[in-house]
Amino acid sequence: MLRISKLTDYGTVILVHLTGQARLCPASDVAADTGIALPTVQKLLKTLSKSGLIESARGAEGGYRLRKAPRDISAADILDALEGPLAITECSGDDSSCEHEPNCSAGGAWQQINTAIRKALLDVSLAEMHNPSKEFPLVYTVLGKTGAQRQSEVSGPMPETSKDNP
Amino acid sequence: MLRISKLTDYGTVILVHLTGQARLCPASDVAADTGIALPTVQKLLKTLSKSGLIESARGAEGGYRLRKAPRDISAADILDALEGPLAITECSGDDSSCEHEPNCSAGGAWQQINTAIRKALLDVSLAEMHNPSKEFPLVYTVLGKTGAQRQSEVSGPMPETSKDNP
DNA sequence: TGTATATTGGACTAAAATAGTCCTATATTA
DNA sequence: TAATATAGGACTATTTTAGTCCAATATACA
Repeated sequence: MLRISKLTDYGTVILVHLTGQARLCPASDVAADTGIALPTVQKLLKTLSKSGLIESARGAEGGYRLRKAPRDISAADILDALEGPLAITECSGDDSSCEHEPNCSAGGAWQQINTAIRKALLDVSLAEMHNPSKEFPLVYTVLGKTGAQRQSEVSGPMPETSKDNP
Repeated sequence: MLRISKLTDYGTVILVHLTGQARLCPASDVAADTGIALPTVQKLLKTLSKSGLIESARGAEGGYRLRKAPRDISAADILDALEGPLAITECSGDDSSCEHEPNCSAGGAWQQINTAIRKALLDVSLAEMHNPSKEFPLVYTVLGKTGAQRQSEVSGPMPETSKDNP
């Protein structure tokens, strides 16, 4: 199924949220603000930190923040971080290890598609995801909502948070 | 994980194989020729038949064949048939049922990506998959192989066939 | 220095999805 | 009528994904 994972979706929500923050954000705050369960938030933040998209600080006053400007982070970066290199089939990764590649009859076609997908992902930045109404009139009405309400309604049912979330 | 399923991959192999056949092909022949297990072949052929990409004939002398010319069948058609409508997130399907869509902050961006992916898929036809060397010089060397050998090496390890397949 | 806070690392479990298997009913031809 | 092949569908096994939890480590502050 050609679909990004739910965790990737959550990760995107988290990154979009961090876009609006200047200071270090503890996982507990991110969870409360996004409505995603704290353990899930922690898990994703760890992965994102490891991948270099965000930076972290341990201890009191610690937390996470974006390492680069939102417009310098593409959807491709996000997917690479959370799902690994894009490869819609075994045959279409950049570093394809498909042992049948030299003789593949369909692999070249999937490779072309893979390349197009990657380009599409590179063309969309976190900044655009954060401010979609600039680029995508179909969600223009989102401007009438408050920030917190927007995030809590982003991507289908959210996992239970560790805090009350009305 | 942004990846087509293994069954879709097999399904593609099967369609590519049917491209080279003029007559009705029984599932048993398709299985023998592609090296895919008969039950799996039967399962996929049923689905493909149901979706309208191929037509079937029951009974003695029965089998399956393409319903349209290979160049009129796109990768998008194949995916639609085997995986359902393309929707990389809940928010990006053509008939999105995401209840949060009116307030989605990232959905517009995913929608753009979804559209680009769909276009890439529409741009590649079964005919091109069948004759990749025309379009993709990187697999030019495939011409030195026999047809049967090519197919058996297409997409990673094949499931065991119900027949001997050296 | 001790404590509170927050990340890091990693293991484990539950749920969901995917792939594979098998059986019966139905249709068609010889 | 028998042989052949699809159609329908259920079930099982395996893999993947999402969720849960615990202990170790790092940092700031009193």
